[in-house]
Amino acid sequence: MKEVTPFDEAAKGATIYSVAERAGVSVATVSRMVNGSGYVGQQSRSRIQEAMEALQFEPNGLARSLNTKQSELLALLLTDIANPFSAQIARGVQDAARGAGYIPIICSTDTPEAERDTVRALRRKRVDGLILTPMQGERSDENMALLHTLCDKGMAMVCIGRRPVHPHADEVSTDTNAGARAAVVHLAALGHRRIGFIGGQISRGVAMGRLAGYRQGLADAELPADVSLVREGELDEDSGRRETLALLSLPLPPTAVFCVNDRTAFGALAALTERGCRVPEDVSVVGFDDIPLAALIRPALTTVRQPAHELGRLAATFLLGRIAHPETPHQRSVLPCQLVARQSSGRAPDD
Amino acid sequence: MKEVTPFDEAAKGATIYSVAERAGVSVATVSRMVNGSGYVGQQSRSRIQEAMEALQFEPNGLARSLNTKQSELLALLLTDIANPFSAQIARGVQDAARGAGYIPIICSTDTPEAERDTVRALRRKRVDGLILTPMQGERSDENMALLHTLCDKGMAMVCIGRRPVHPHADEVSTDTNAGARAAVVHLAALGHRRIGFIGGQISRGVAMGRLAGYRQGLADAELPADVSLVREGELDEDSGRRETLALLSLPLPPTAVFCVNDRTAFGALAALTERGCRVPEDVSVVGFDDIPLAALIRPALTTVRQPAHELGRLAATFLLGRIAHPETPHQRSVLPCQLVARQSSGRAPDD
DNA sequence: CTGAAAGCGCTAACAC
DNA sequence: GTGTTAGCGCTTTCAG
Repeated sequence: MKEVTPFDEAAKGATIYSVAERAGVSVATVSRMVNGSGYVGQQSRSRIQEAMEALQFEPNGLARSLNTKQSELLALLLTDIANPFSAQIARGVQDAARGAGYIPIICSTDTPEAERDTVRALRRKRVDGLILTPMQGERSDENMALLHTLCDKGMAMVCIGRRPVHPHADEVSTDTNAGARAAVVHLAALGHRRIGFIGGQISRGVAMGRLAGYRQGLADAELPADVSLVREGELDEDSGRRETLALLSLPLPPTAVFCVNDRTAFGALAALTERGCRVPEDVSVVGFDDIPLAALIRPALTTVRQPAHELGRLAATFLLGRIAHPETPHQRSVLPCQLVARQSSGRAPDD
Repeated sequence: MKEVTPFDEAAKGATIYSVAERAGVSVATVSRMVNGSGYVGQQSRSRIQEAMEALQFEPNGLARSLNTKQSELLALLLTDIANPFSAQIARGVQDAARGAGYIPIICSTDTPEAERDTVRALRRKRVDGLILTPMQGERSDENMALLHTLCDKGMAMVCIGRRPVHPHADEVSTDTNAGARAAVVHLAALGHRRIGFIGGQISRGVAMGRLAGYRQGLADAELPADVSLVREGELDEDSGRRETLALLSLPLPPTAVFCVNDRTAFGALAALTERGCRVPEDVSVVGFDDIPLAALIRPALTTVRQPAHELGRLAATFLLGRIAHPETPHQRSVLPCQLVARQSSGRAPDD
């Protein structure tokens, strides 16, 4: 009733047994051939080859992983796939992973609960490693502990642009501090003296480094740091628009705004247009990230480029390295950012 | 030398055996408890609970899947994660999948070779189902055959916005035809008589339905179909910019352009600004998709909204249904699109 | 170079 | 309710 009929075999996928039988060799030999481990004689070789093709054999990775304790799966935890910056990172990770025969699972985990569940699920799937991305916003302590424990248990991990959760976890980031500083110096060089900052939640995550850079830039240019010019917000377009409007209604509004990321800068541009301000004649805007659209919007956005693709690629490389050699000492790399001056920044209006 | 020391056990993860031993029951009982299958007495129940927590037991999904022949993995094949529209679909898929305990693997496969390799790898991982997305551009016949074969072998599959590869594969799409038609009718109602179309590769994929809708819209409005107003291109900003410039240099340029997607429309907007054309006073622009940025760019983009999130959600729902009941007859659903009139479309200039 | 046999960690009958 | 016994499909000693 439940025998494996030839039909079923063809339909549901051949096993290593069926291949071995057809080729007239033992499963061990087939296994050796598939994995390229050990020697296989020429005769067996070609007969197995033939059998595999005839049966359209595709080895069962589940069974394989059960033995080898390597799933050849690695996970990338994103807070938001919809963010083009994250998407670039994902591509980088994927490119590096694919080269090594690994396949990345991309998860976007907006809430701490989703993150917790996802991490659990990934652990059950025995993924070989985890890449954690920035902009994680508010992570619950519980999750930090969970990740820490995982690391303790030997799970390979690398953090992109955020403090590592564990001494064993690797780290890759960009020098956003220097990038932000360069942006402010650029604006100052154009004659701006009142430069606003629109950030994400400043106390944590991404915004912090950029705010620090902003302050340093101000100091470099010997400009006073006016706290009323610093606005806290989210990381999206809406927030950029809102905070810009707030800045604009100041008694002495800034002539330039530096935004925590490009999406925020787009919002700023929208707000400025609404209020009838010309960019860059009346107000200059500088973003951060250099997402693809930044170059295409009019006016084209001056921004600080982060090598997102490279960030992802490097993270995956670190991770694969650590998977192969778990005892690798802590790895860390910080990539430079680069100011890309386009149309949205110009000379300060002389008032 | 290689014994499992208590340390290792704690470190590398407990097995169902260690839990059973600690709780003083058989593995079968633990298994029953973990899976909620069969009855487990109150006493055993609490002792197992205790043991699981003490050992931080996380069942090995690999072993589980090997038995059940269900990996609880499903894959989403995207051509480009960087496309916000795809990202939305991904979120929809993820939301639906997560609810059912499935975890989606998102792969962006730009080239046919990458697609082939990815599909192979996914098959080895024994994913339970595949979701194929639109904009697949030129897929090699070889890959079509591969997918077809997979379907034959019983792999669950659903296609989003593209012709299914197999009678067994489900289908979910949006009524882009009607959407495009509505866009053109909208423009005609504003008095436009020369309406351009900027498409992707028209002979295949996405562009086709929209072009057809465009033509129908023209017919509805009793406007002539001028072939010189139809431009073929890619699906990105650059292409939109290029083709718009081409349209603008026509002896009798259009007063409105309908773009195959929002990214193209952004390019069109950029081109128009470069040439000193005001939008919508001189030229109106309508996009397609309604990606988040469309509302925020200035002028805000008039566009046709596709329910991307819902598309993904529904696709995942279909897929999960088919996984649960492989013999389900072919499912198919087409979701409506909706015209969202914003600032980029306005009355035709009276010349 | 090749085969036999013992698992990997879990589930699924089938007894008790 | 609970234990026993086979496997799932592959890898991996260990003998030839």
